[in-house]
Amino acid sequence: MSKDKKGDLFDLLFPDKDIISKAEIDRIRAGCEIVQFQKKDIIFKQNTLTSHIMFIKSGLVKIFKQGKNNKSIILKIATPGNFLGLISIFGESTFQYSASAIEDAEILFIDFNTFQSILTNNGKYTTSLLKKLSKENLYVIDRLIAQYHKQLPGKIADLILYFSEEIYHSEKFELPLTRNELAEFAGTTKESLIRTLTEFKNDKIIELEGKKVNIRSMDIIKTLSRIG
Amino acid sequence: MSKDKKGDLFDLLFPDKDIISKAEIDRIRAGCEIVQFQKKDIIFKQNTLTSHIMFIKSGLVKIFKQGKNNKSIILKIATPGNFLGLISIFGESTFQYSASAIEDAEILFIDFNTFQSILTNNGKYTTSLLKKLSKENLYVIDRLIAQYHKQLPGKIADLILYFSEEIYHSEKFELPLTRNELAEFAGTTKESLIRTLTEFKNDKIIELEGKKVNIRSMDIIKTLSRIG
DNA sequence: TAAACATGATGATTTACATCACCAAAAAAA
DNA sequence: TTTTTTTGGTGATGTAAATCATCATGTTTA
Repeated sequence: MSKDKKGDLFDLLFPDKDIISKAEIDRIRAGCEIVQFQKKDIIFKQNTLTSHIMFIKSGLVKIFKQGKNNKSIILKIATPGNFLGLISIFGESTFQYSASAIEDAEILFIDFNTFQSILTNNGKYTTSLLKKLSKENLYVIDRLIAQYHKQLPGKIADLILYFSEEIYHSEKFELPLTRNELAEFAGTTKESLIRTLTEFKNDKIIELEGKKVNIRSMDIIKTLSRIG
Repeated sequence: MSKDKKGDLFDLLFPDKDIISKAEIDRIRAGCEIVQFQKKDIIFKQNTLTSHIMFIKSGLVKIFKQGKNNKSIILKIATPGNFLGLISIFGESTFQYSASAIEDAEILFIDFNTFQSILTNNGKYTTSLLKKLSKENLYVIDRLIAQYHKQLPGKIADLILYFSEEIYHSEKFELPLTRNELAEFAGTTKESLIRTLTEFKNDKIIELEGKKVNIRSMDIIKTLSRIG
């Protein structure tokens, strides 16, 4: 890891230099470590004790809740520049969700006590974190509510919009998940997901070839998302 | 409002005196106001600008999201000793949900700038708030996930457990909501809710007379909640 | 390289629950 | 009071999507 890269990483971690001091950043820097994860590796597992503060340097991470009959539901895809598992770390003593790398990923592990001591001493930074966390949670709650009473076309339209707008910022992208995972994310079953995607394809709303998606009519997708 | 009562209220607002100073409490006290709401009064409305920090002194408050076809979903029942709308206040500029009193309620309105300045100056208190908010959000997210793939008996068992354990701390209580509201809370329709409650009654799992509930077999309720 | 397993895809069948229609009782408004 | 509106309740019907079954293709792993 070169020095330059470490600089970049800390710019990502603390984008607003006005609310955190050089000394504080150095304390974090001294007690942290970058860990490499490969595609499909588990980063943390539901019900295990929380320990470090984690921050995504690179790679996509899926956050999911595992149910009994080995069915999971995916809550979100976390992207570089975001913390992992913060809500569990602050809210409980164990992780409430699991996290796994959906592509090779680098995660920064920060010593919890160091981080905590900065929080208690720096109200400005803590307030900014409070705001960031609130925004993230609002988003998760809204997605769950939306899924709850939308039917299939609306759910799948939301799914496509999520990847297009939140992850890849493009109308053309490659899905990073299997059909089964996509179903777990959209709140349906593999079969229903496949059928709906196929309908979208037949109706020329999207081009679809394996995992490659190209949105042909963003209007229709947005309408489907809106009317549910 | 007697002085004694105001003392009680601030004990409720700041239960841990070690993390907040007398001076800070006095600043809050100077810039706050208690507002009375009657049953069914709206306390704040979805999509309106956030302004004050609100804290429940007495009364139950329902937090709900209003959909298009004048259907709502109830996210939670907020109880005395808790803040209202914090996630919206920190996460967005407008309220993401609506709140209304389901019984006569007293709400403490705290000046936002005063509160914010205490947060930025007192990292300990902000950290404690971060933890409280995380716990609350985890609970809301968990309820939504649970509802999502439980079927009716599990949903209604959860509903009964919620009132019994979270609100009234008793196996015998009076429902504070109409059947329609209960359905909005459980994630179903009025008809399905009524049918399921009637089944529970016929199966002697609960006694039910109007809004009066008495849980006869907590075991079965918990089993139904668990198996979904 | 074959065997074992995971993934993608379609068709047929089942079902849980929403929706619709209606009425009685209670509460609110006139 | 009477009228109107809201709430609680039940039966009949429709349907969206889960489930089940099966197979082709792709990917690990032995």
